[in-house]
Amino acid sequence: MDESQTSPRALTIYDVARHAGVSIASVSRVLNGRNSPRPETRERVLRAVAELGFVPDGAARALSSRLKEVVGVVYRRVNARVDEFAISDEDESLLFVDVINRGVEIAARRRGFDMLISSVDVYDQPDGRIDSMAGKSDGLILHDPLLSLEKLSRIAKRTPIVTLAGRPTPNSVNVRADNESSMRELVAHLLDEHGYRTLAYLGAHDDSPDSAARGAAFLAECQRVGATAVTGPEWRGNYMADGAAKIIADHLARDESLPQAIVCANDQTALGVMYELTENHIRVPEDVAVTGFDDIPVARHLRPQLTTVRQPIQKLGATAFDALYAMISGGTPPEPEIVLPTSVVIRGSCGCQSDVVVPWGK
Amino acid sequence: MDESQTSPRALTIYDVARHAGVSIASVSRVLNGRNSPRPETRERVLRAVAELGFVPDGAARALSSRLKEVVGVVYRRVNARVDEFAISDEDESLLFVDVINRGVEIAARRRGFDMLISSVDVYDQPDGRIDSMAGKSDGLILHDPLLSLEKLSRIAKRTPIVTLAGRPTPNSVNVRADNESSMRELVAHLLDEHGYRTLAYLGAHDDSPDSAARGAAFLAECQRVGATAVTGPEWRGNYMADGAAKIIADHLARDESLPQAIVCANDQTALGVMYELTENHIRVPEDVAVTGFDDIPVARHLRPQLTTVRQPIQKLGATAFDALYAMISGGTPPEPEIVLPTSVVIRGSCGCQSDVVVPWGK
DNA sequence: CGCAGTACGGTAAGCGCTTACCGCGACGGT
DNA sequence: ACCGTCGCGGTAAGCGCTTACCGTACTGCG
Repeated sequence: MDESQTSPRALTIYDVARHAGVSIASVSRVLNGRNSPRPETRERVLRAVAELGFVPDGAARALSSRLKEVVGVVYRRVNARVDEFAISDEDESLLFVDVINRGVEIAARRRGFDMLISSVDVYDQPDGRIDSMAGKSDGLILHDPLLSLEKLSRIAKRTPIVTLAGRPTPNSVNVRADNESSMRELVAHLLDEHGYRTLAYLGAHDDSPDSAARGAAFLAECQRVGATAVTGPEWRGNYMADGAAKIIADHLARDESLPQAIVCANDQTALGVMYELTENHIRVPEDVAVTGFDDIPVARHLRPQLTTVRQPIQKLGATAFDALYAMISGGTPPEPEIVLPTSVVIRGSCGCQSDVVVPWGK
Repeated sequence: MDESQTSPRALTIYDVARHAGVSIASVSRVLNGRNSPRPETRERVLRAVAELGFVPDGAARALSSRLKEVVGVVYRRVNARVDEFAISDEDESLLFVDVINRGVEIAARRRGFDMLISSVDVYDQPDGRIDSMAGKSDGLILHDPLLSLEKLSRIAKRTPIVTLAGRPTPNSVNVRADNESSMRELVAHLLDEHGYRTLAYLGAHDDSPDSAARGAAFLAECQRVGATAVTGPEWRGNYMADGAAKIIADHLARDESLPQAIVCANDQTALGVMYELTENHIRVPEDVAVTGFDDIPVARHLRPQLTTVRQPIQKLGATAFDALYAMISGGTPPEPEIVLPTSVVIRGSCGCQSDVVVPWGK
């Protein structure tokens, strides 16, 4: 065996103590910056640590201090075909979730936390994963309605949990964006500025509170002016481009007439809709207007640029972490539900002539 | 205080043992599926676990079994302005790294590992982060040349490390895609099929082995036919769209003539180039041909669609994990460097008329 | 009917840290 | 010059698991 191979036996605090000629308590104190050891002692320990290249074991530290400094994040994944060479287009859906996660991570780092992340296949039972993650972290952030409310509630009794775009339970906090007001504003724009009178809402599965809330706001606004609001089970995508494209294709195949505007539950959905319409030589926005929700980066690179609702995506993640951290450190518990503001972004796909130049970079 | 609040005190294996009327050893044995306890005992333990909602503590388990079942992943992050509402366009760069990470995660899960992930700001010293991650995981996957070779080499002595697009060291393994052959093939296509004779290579920083290898292949191929190869310090992007756009803008500002084809170090770069050219009413590919590298999903949604080199992005991640796992579990050590095959993808941006319809979904 | 063999499951010893507790030497006040 | 005080730093007790080791109660065989 090669002597230069990795760790014959990992270093411990005892090795460092011996090397520095002090006790393990002193090493620990220096490493944790508490109880001010004398500068000279400090110095010797630091030197020993550097010479040996010692890194304290996180598991032991966590066990002893009852804090892992790890936040677990669980989200749904769409496809897992790692062995295939090609990447499905649906990987675009990485964006939304990943921007949130980035927000989590950045906020976590401020507190010295790292992020343990795990995706769950759509058809998998997430329970096992969630338990495993709970055991390895100080608290969990759950995207989407991954769990039924009872299960959530049960697990939340033992582990701090923050959900994203879910619902609060007695023991868990929910963080979401304000769906209602911006959706109403957006639909009002379609109704009042453009005068559309037949509109459809292309939502997602029913157990998505976000989609439901957006749909409700859409309906309410249509009713306000007596416009025809098309919706229902055949107008259910899955938040993804392919599902949306398929719905439009099916609709066209049935030879039904299209509404004047299609309001989508998110940008991915809008992407799929615009794609399929264009394929069928139906012009956006001249023939049919399309709007999204989220304002993912790609939204402004489409032609026409997508009119949508901007969510503070990264901030959603950061807020979720901050709430979780408050629960973990046992300070003042956060509100059961935190709602972040959104804003309507008018671009070209609703019929406005406002396609502007978007420079790369700032 | 509300009694239903989270864990008054976390459950331990002792609680479960008492509840089930067995010893902690039996609980542990059932939970780990070894040493076949009697079905009846097994049953009782399982019931107690379910009733209590017990989840074993990962830190204690890791400390005891000397295996955390966690893989650490460290990569560079571009911008961290979480407090700002807007998302920089550069967040598109999420894609490449995140697809790799997804590959890591999926491969990790097969072995019961979770993924601890941490980004490092471009201007931050990654050492501290890396040590911290090393302490919390069984091994590390490092994107990019995050560390100098000496540092890498030093750290790799104590922790299993796999780098991506870096270089192998005596103690660490490197995983990368085959830059040379596909780049040569791509440039040959530009040279031989399209007859271009002035081409530029828009690379990245010099410490990127990938960029260097691609540049070298580009040069070699140009020399083969005696074409003019433009390159040099003013043709250095940062793998990102904004840097690339700026370089083109500067070039144009100096009123210098453009080459017939711009070969980019990656797709992001090509994105920026195409954007800036279009802004200046320079047509792609009629006036200048552009090619990328990576084949990120968005590449085929540009107009014209991007001619590029496809890397098995997700598989790079999966391969990196598999190599790391081999190191961790001490089986046969993997090769010091693993090179995955790439392939040229001809689309419209090189001047070919091959823009095809790309349906959403499979 | 007695004893070796077997299998189940309990006891206890760590894993590598943090930290409460305490001993010891130096210092200053009287 | 003596003793109380204080600050530094060492000793040891866990943190919640896994698992080696061993006792016990059964089985089957002579």
